Amino acid sequence: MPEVKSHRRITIREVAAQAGVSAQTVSRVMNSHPDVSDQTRARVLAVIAELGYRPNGIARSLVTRRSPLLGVVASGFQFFGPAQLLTGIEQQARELGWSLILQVADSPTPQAHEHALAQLIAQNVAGIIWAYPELGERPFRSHVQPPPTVFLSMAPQPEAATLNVDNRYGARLATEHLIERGYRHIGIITGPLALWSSQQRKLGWQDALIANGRTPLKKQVAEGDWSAASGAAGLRQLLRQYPKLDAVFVSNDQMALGVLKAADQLGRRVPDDLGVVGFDDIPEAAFFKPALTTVRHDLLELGRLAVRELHRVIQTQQSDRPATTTSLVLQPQLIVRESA
Amino acid sequence: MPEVKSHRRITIREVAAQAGVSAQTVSRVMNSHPDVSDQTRARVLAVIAELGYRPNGIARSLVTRRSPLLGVVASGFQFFGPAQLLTGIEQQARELGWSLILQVADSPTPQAHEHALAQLIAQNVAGIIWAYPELGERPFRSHVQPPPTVFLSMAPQPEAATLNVDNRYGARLATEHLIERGYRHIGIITGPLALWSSQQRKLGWQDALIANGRTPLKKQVAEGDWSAASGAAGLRQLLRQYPKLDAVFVSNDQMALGVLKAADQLGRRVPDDLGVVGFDDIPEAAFFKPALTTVRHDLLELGRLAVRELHRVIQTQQSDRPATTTSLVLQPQLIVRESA
DNA sequence: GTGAAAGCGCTAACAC
DNA sequence: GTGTTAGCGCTTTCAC
Repeated sequence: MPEVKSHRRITIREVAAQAGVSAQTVSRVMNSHPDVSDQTRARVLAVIAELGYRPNGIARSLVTRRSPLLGVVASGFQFFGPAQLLTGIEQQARELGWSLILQVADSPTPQAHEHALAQLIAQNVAGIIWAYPELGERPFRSHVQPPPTVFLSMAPQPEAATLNVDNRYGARLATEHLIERGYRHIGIITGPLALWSSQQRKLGWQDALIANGRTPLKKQVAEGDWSAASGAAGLRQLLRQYPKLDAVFVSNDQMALGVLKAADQLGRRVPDDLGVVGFDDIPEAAFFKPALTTVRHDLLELGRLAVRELHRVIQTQQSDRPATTTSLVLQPQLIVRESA
Repeated sequence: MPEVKSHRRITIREVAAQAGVSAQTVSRVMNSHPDVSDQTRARVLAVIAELGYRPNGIARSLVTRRSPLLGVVASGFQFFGPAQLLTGIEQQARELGWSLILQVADSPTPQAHEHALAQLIAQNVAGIIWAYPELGERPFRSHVQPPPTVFLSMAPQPEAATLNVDNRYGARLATEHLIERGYRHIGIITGPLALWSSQQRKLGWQDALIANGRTPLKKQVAEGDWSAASGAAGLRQLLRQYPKLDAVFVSNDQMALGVLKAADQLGRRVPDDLGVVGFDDIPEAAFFKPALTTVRHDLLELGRLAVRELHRVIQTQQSDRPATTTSLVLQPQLIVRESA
């Protein structure tokens, strides 16, 4: 017979028995409660170490009705933005002592959102960061009160904190830069227009044109899906629709790479024949040929901010003080390189 | 630990009272137990919907000693590989009904690993996917038996499933391609050599050289950190150390982008003066100038496989059958484009 | 088919 | 300072 490892987990009572104290005292030691004599504490700690006791967080959560878990609902970690956001969220969460439970909603259906939310509620998460950037209704049914929630990269939600990068302003910066450089016929390749951020970037492009006495036309617009392939396709489409085109604002850097490639294949020199400005400032952007002029935003910091804000909301709620909702917008910055 | 009060929620007893049945009957309905009359079931379901009852997963976990949570320990989601892996893991987990609790260990210290593990154990995770690719000892102290674990992208672990892409074979493919194309002096830019996968890719490069009667020399090697910047720096270093260099195997595509850029700046034409082969086949690789020849591996599938394997281990353990450890290696594939 | 009792591992509240 | 009691919300066991 092979050796059977029946490692039942050590419970607080076993520790208590071994140390000759009550379970309550062990609990006090675990929770750094002051009312324990140094002597007792030392003995209990010794037994804990000896037995390898690990408190059962589930049992603790059940009785305290608290949980060290934050829910994150997001999608598209293959892309730079969401990955960066998640990284920032995780960093700040860890620093504040929270763990993350991750729900990816890769279809935009209400059912998928309901499902994600239900999973999080079932796990008693203390709060939620909702970073599913699809447009549309607030994703929650309100007949059950959800945990405190912060929304990220979404249209501002009523009565809830919504943190964002100022996409509209960033796009305007990019487009104005093209105008300043003397380009006359400026198109745009957007992200999926179902996304709030894509729409905002498109609006920023429009703002810049209008502010400079130009009329944005439909033929100056192509919709992409964030991929380099769609950027290349977008440029071809634009050139077909609008042969005078001499510059593009491209809504992310991956698509801009596709534009650079397509321009090359079509014999258009960048920046001489075609100005290109991207968005994101991915680490690779400086290594494109030519190096990409683009808009930098600090998504890592945005993720960190979201956690801090959620932390604040949770604590406010705990102390029964009135809730205040902060909505915040981060300013992006133009990074001038060689592509315009 | 920051923790927070949940909201008052409907309990199973309230549903039971309202439906005029016992709590157990409600429990049976929730768990699709057969021994409930259709009539009772219907009435209970109606009350559940009416009250918006959500079962408390924490309480359920406490009594069943099971949890719908899988732990994932990883790092570096800004990079293509880890992000892709996470995406695959999440997809398959969701399809099998698991949720994910995420622990990022961004420092390679034993303390960080202990901490991550402790968090997961405290939450009673059913299993763990350990995808922290640093070399070194098995990260667990064994004095407490950890949950079932599958290791990803790591050196094979004794008595545990370890899933991997065959990095060594992939690198060999890449290097042999360079040899076939007639390049004579082939260097390598590695990833961080503290990582198992980086070392394997280096070994593959050596294999190819040796199999073709050449001796890999130290001056043919530069170590990068996966970033495009380090790729560019790596090429410069290589050219300094080894001026005859006429080709490089670059251990990931981002660094290859840096190499392409640096080659351009140094006036070396790719592929004529310098052959370049990358690794990963990121979606952007086809849009580099020139389009990058590289090695494709299916990290999405690797992540999915890891979850299925973990699922299997968990079920085996539950049914008290003997544990078998499958270790698996996925074969990568050469994608020939224009850079060699 | 359904219900009553017991208890998962922990901590809040109160006793001493 | 420390112990005792009760119970978080659910499922398991075993009645009936």
